Amino acid sequence: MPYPMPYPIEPMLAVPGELPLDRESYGLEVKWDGIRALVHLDGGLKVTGRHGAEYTRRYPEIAGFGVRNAVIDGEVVALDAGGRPSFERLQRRMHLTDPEPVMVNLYPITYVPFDLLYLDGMPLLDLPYRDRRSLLDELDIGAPPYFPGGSDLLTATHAQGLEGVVAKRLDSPYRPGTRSPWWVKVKNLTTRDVVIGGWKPGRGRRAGGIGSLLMGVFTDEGLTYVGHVGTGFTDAALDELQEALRPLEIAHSPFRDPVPWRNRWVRPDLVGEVAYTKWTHEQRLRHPVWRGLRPDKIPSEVIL
DNA sequence: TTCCGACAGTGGGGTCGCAAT
DNA sequence: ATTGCGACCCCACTATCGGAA
Repeated sequence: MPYPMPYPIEPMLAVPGELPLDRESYGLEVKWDGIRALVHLDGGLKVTGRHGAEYTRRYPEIAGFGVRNAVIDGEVVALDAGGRPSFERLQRRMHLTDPEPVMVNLYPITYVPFDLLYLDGMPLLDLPYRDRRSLLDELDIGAPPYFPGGSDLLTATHAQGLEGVVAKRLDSPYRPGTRSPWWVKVKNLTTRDVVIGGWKPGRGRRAGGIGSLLMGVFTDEGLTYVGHVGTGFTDAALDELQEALRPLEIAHSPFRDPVPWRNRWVRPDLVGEVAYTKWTHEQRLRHPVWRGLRPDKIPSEVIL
């Protein structure tokens, strides 16, 4: 007697963190830079996202895998010319509920399965991750390998320009909709110094103060805009920054290139450190996080 | 008592569509 | 025709609160 399969199921999420020390207890997977998606196969086929949104028509490349009855967890990715997942490329598809065939041809997506929640009507949620993975691998639907017992996968992903890894406890169940420390995402982060060239006013609880800081680096042409950073501050840090920037206010932009949004400008005298994941196509820092002022650094030495 | 998980609220980039200019 | 802005996707992070430990 098959169990009813709930629909939609919200995916289990990972907490950000470091590589676990007891590596034997974890399996490591590549962290795919795309859109989370669960595939429900129960006679028909439905694809759902993080919060239960329906993506079935949006990604017609996702077919039934020849599996009749299952719920599969995985990621929708768009590969670039080098075979790496490109979120920027995927963004050309993710607004289109009913993409024209020409768009599907131009920006094809790939589905990367990495977990199995139901099979033939049986819930696998309480099975250990390693057992769910075994069953998933037996389906032979193109799930990439995982690496139990630890490996140098993180180093390898860094070398290949991939986002990072997810470490999953081998004995852990699947808990839909929860962010569990059983899954730890470890990202390849880079830090660098940036010059503060201004700030964007905040809204809501940040109204009347700083919302984000304008980052620049010096090139041959002058101070070049590389993005805004608006997270990583404590309330106290924002207050201190406001005090530090007040005497530096100037009327015109110190950047050589146009900067989006309505900003306030400051003399580019302060250097700060930010962490980020990668450079975007537009030469901006992706996922920038403020780490703090670097009073020991000289602005003119902050270069590309 | 302390700690942890969930939630709300701030912010980012890029793409796209629509309204305002 | 151009510009600005919000929605949609991903995301990082802080502050807060209530219940678990």
